[in-house]
Amino acid sequence: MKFEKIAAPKGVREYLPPESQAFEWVRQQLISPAKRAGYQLMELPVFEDTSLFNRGVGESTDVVTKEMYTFEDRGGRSITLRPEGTAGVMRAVIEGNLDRGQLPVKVWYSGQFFRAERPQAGRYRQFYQVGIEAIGIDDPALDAEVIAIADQGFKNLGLKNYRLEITSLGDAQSRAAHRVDLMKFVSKLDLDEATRTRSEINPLRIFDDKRPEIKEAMQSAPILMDYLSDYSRDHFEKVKSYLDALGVSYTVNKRMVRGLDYYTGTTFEFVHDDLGAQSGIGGGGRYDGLMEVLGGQALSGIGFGLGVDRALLAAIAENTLPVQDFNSDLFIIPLSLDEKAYVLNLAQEVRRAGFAVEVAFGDRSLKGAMKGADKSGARFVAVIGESERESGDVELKRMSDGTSIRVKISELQKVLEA
RNA sequence: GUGGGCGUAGCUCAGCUGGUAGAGCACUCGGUUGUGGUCCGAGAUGUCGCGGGUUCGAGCCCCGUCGUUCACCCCA
Repeated sequence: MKFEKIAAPKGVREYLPPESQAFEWVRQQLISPAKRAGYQLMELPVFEDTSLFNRGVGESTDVVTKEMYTFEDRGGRSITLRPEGTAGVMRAVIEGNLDRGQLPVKVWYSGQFFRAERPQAGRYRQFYQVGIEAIGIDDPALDAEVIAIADQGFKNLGLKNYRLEITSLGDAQSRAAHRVDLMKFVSKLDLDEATRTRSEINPLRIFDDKRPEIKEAMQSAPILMDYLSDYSRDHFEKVKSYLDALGVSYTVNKRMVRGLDYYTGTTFEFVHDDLGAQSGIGGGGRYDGLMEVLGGQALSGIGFGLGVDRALLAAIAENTLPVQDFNSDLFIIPLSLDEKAYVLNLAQEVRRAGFAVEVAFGDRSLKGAMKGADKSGARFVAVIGESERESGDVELKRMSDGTSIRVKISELQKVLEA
C-alpha cells in the first residue's frame, strides 16, 4: 500500500536544516538591539477576533479587504490569522492594562503572520516578522530611537545595500486637507477603472503605481508634506535632526505610501536593492489614533515590523551569513551492543559538563560510524569497546590531525576544553 | 485576482527528427581482526507532477489540471 504524499500548503515558507540555522541567526540579530534597549517580549496568539484587524488595520486596506485568512470557529466566531503585529499588541496592551503603568510601554514580538496573496520572491502566505512597539509617549527622540534600533538590526546582519526612507504623514487635519486637493487632482487624470476605484478608496495609492505614465502624471500632484500642520512639521524636523545625531542615514521620500491605515506622522521603510519586486525589508511608523480606535486610552505609539524572510534573502544576496555549522565536541561510538548503555550514559555525563556530545546509532560498521562522526564535524571521537568499558579510560581521537590520546574519564573535561 | 517561464532519481541536470530512462553529486555496503577525510569496487532509488487526447508507439506533440517560479497588484 502506497500513500499519497501531502505537500505543504501553498505559499508557506518553512526552514529546514541546514537553512534553519541561518534563519535563526538572522532573527536573533534583528531583534537583539531592541532587547538591549529595554524592550520586553510579548507572546501573542496568531489568531484574533476579525474585527480587531477590520478596525485596527483599516477597512479600506488591501490587507483587510482581500488578503486575510478569515474563518468561523466552532463557536460561530469570526477569527482571522494575524496579517500584521501591531493591532494584536495594542489589543493585548489594553486588555492587560500595561498602559496603566509607566510609559512608554516597550515590547517586542516575533512570529509568523499570514496574508492570502499570490506567492512570489520574498512574499509568502505565512511569513516571519520581528517587531517592537513603544506606546504612550509622543517624543521625536523616541521615533528616532525606534528607527535606529531597526537600522542596527540590519547592520548586525552586515547588510549594506539597503536604504532608509522616511516621511511624515502628518496628523488627521493635515491629511484631510491634502486629501481634498489630491482627490481633485486625481479626478482629472485619465485612469483605467481598477486604478480609479483604488484611488477613491485611498488616493495616496496612486503615488505607488509603477507604470511610467502614471508616475509622470503624478509628478505635479499635491504632496502631503506641503500640508503638514506646524506641529507635525516641527515634529518631523526633530526626528530628522535626532537621526542625524545618531548617524543613521536616510532619504526623505515625500511620496511614500503605506498599506496600513493606522499610520500617522513619522513613517519609514527599509528598502533593499538586491531583492527583486518585494524589496521592503522592514517598515513602521507612528500610529496616534490606533489605541483609541481599539477601545483604549488616546495614547500615541510607534513601532516597526521587520521581515525575517526577506532579511535572510538580503543577507544571502550580500553574502554576509557567517558559516556556523553545529559541531559537537565529542562523538562516541559503541563497538558492540554490550557498550550501548555505557555509551549513552557517558554521553549524558559529558553533556552535563557542558559539552555537545553525539552518539553513533544503528549498529553500523566501525568504518561507517567513523564516517558519520567525520560528517558531524565533531572535534573528538571516542570508540568504546570492551577494554575501555573495563578500564574506564577513553581513547580520544582528534579529528583535525588524526592523533589520539588515552585519558581517564575524569580527565575528559580538561582535554575537551583545550 | 491577472499574466509569463518551468515540472525527469534525495540534489543539479542530460535525454537526438516521438522508438518504452541516464550522468554527476549525495546515500548504503565492501576493499580481512577496533578507527574518518582521498582512491577503487558494488548496490539501492523514478507510476518522467497528475488526467485525458493524437499515434503502432509519448519523457518528447496537443488539451486540461495541479504545483512551482517570476512579474502585476500589494507589502514584510
